[in-house]
Amino acid sequence: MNAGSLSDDGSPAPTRPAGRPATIDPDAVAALALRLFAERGYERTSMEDIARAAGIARKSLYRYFASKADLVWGGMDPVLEASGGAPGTGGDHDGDLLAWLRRVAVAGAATIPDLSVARGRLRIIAAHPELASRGHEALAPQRTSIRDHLLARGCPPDAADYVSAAYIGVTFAAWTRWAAGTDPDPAPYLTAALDVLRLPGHAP
Amino acid sequence: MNAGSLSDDGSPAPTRPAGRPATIDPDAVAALALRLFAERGYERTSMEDIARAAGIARKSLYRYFASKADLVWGGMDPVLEASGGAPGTGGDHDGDLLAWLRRVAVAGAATIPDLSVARGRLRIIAAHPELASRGHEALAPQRTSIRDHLLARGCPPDAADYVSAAYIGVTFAAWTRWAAGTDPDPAPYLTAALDVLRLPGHAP
DNA sequence: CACCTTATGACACGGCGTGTCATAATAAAA
DNA sequence: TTTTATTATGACACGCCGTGTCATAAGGTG
Repeated sequence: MNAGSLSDDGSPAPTRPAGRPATIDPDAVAALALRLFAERGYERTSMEDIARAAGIARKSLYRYFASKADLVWGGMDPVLEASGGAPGTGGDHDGDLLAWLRRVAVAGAATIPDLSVARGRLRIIAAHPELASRGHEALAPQRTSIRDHLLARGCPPDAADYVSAAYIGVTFAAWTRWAAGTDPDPAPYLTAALDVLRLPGHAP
Repeated sequence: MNAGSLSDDGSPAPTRPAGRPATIDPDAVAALALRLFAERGYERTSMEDIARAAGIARKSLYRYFASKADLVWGGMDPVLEASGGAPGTGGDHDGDLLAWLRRVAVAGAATIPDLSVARGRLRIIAAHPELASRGHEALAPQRTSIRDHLLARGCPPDAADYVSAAYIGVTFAAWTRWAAGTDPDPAPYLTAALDVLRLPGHAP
């Protein structure tokens, strides 16, 4: 066990916190949970089932995953942060909002370490409305990030709200559509989905 | 009690089903629940609290409302059905998809019996991410209805998927924005939100 | 009247998410 | 090495949601 849990953080002095190191690998537990979900179904797999299969207690499971949905959505967090319009992501837009949004979406997709795992997650999400709902909740920070960026560029508040809402809905649909098929690259799906937006560029 | 529960169905022979008539008015219970949610907060109000305040048993509450969220979302169903592109709603679109979607959205808004109640619902929804998530779940039938309509008009499948996703996201944002303010008419919000979409009309 | 349909509610169950508490394991300090 | 502090771990219990079963009450219909 404990097979290479963490990539050896080569940082100079990581300030070792002095304490019992963890013996549970969250990534392995999440992968196990995804497998059980795919096999037995999401709501027919209880948290205790997962804990028993992982050899840990149910309470320890909640120490690493705040909820059952987090077992599925948790792994998408890095992507969401990356595609949230982090400073320097694709630079700034020179009047072409649509091109900027395309760059943001594709840059977020490029940060996914393992696309096949992401595809498995998204397939489970698409198969269960409850999880898809939670998706829009998980995508909320990304939405506010984009909206804030638009507001900072002088976009009217209502337009910023509507554009960011459309961005979330459209990109989520693109991801779902990509996950349902077998194409390796999600970028074409994202660009095609964003082409639905006009983004009038609030001409000066 | 039992104050005019059902509008007297003036149908000729409604086939009275012979049985004990209901003594619970679902609309009154939902209104009571909304008041409690607004006063004490959504998750700080349990189903048993609502049942006790309504003078009924918790199980009877579940007989009329499938879930706690249905107490808030249930009243929106007629609107969703009306704005789901019912045949004859605004007629067909003559190449101008955006105009058709505007008509569908505004027609749905026109079916709301009491806008102030809807505003109350939407404000509670907007204040609780859990409820907003469920919203996208409740809007799913409307989305498939619009997508089917687009498909029947020869729209490519992926475009129909993306347009319907954008429609849901944008109109929900418009409704939320309207509910946050005090303007009586939601139509301008809906049209402004839909102006974000280009809807290329899939030129022949 | 008897009969039947339906509403109602009491009870129990599985599951999620949370809290508290005691215990074990390990690193750092004395 | 001994002590101490920090952390992981798990056992127990709780409130709440949603569901099922079952018995009872209340009103129409024959």
